[in-house]
This record gives sequence, structure tokens and C-alpha cells, in this order.
Amino acid sequence: MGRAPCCSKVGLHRGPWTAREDSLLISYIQNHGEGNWRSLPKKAGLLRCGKSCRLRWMNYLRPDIKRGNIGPQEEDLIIRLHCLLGNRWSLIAGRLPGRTDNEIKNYWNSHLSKKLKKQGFAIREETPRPKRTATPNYHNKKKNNNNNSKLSETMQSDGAVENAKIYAPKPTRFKPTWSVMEKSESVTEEYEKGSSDASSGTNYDVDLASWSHDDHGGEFDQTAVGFHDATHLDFAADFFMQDESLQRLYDEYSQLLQLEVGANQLAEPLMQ
DNA sequence: AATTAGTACAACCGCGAATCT
DNA sequence: CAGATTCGCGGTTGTACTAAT
Repeated sequence: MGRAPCCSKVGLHRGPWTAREDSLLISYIQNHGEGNWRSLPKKAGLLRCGKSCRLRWMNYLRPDIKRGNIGPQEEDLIIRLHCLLGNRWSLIAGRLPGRTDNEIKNYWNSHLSKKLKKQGFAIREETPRPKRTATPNYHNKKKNNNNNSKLSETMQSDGAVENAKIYAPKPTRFKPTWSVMEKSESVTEEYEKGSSDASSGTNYDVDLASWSHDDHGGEFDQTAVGFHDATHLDFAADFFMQDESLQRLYDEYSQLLQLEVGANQLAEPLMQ
């Protein structure tokens, strides 16, 4: 229901974008703004599906996208946020001004996960999306949900988490904090300040290499499980309190989670 | 020089949630 | 309120490029 038809089924272009397509899309959005992706291609004179246009704009053409290599401070922040949030790339991207979720996801998959494995950290092969709280429609809906079927396989094949309840925050559409929290005293602001001045020691300048296994008595492996509930956030806190800014970053997320979950819904820890 | 393997990243796909009618 | 539509997310795939053999 409601799914946009695949491009191939309606004879639309697929694959890499040409310079001409890019310029058509850019000029259309400059004149009319984002949104209405469904009707945009037709109006812009593009033989693409709206979904493809949106993706191209969001991940490549937007003027505020930061090009170039991901720096060590960004890398450090990605790693920490991934420990905290799992594969919630859009949330992570929201903390990295100018970076897209796709870029971070790619960087993680092709670069960081391997790097961390080499360093001896246990990386989740697959982040099971947290089981969603039982909204009235949820269980009655699907049948063959990919993500959830994967999740249940994972759960059942792994005795350690078989009966675990996972904190399941209500999914919300995400807007990058640097655009919606401009006036706040958020960590993002500090990060932006820091990252805009590469020569200064930033608030996130923490030596990852110092996080050896031994430093944490082997407990670090638990980060591979993920921190989907408040109990785990407490545990996570031990690792992320390396400086004040990270504390605030952690607090921010912790607060968000607490707001959503309510005390009686807090899941039991995955590891006990 | 040719082939193979590995890497990086753009793009696609399927899904659920939000929003609209 | 229900069904339809749109949007956004995360997993996966395809392919261009580079390094190694």
C-alpha cells in the first residue's frame, strides 16, 4: 500500500546521475524548494522517480554537504555515537554537520568497522532494530517484515539475548540538530565550533587508541550488544565520560530516551 | 600488460511511520 | 476512522577505481 512504484516499472532512468539531471534538479529546488518529491521529477523535467531525486539531493547535491575526508574528530564521534545508538545513521549524521547518513553508513561499513575489529573491539555484525513497542497496528501488520524477521532469527540463534526485552523508542522522523536547534546550548554547537577550527584542540579530541581492551577489563565487548535501554546507557556512560562535552552529549541522548520510555517501560538489560 | 581482489561510495529497495484525504 | 499517499530510514547492491599479483 502506498509504495512508490519502482523506477524500472514505469520506464524511468536509473543508475548514476548525469550532470544535466543534476543541474535540472538543483535549479528546480532552488526555485521551488524541497518537498513534493513525488511530483518533483515531472515538474523538473526529470525521468526519475521522486525517491531517486530525493536521495540524490539529500546525499549529494545539497549545498550544505561537506565534502572531503572524514576527519579524526568526526570519526571519533561516529564511533562513540555508534556505540550509543547502534546503526541509527540518521541520528548519528544529525550530530555531524554536513555529513549524510549514507556517507556515515558507508564510512562505517567500509572503514570503521574493519578498523575497530583490527583494534580488537567487538563490532555488532548486525544491529537488530529494537523491537518496537506494541502500537495497536504493529503486530497486526506484516507478516514478512524483513527487519523483524532478521531480528527474531538473531534473537533465537543467540541464547544470550533470547528473552531479552529491548528498549524500543518510538521512532520519530529526524531533523538535523544543527538546523532545528540553532539557538540551543547544545553539544552540537560546541562541536561545530570545534570542527570549524581544525587547528584548535576540540572538545572531542580524545585518543581512541587509548581505549584498549585492557583499560576496561574486557568489559568493552559489551558495547557490541548496544545500549538500547537506560541500564545500558548507565554502562555506556562509564565509557563516554572522558570529557565534559561528551558528558553533555551523552546526557542529551539519555534525556531523550528517558522522555520517551517512561520508567515502567524500561527494558531489562540485555546482559546480566 | 592483463587479471584478480579489495575498497569506496552512489544508488536502489523494501519497509514502517507520518500525513493527507 | 480507514485507506491512500508521501517521506525517511537502514540494509543491500552495483560499479568505478586502485592495488596487488
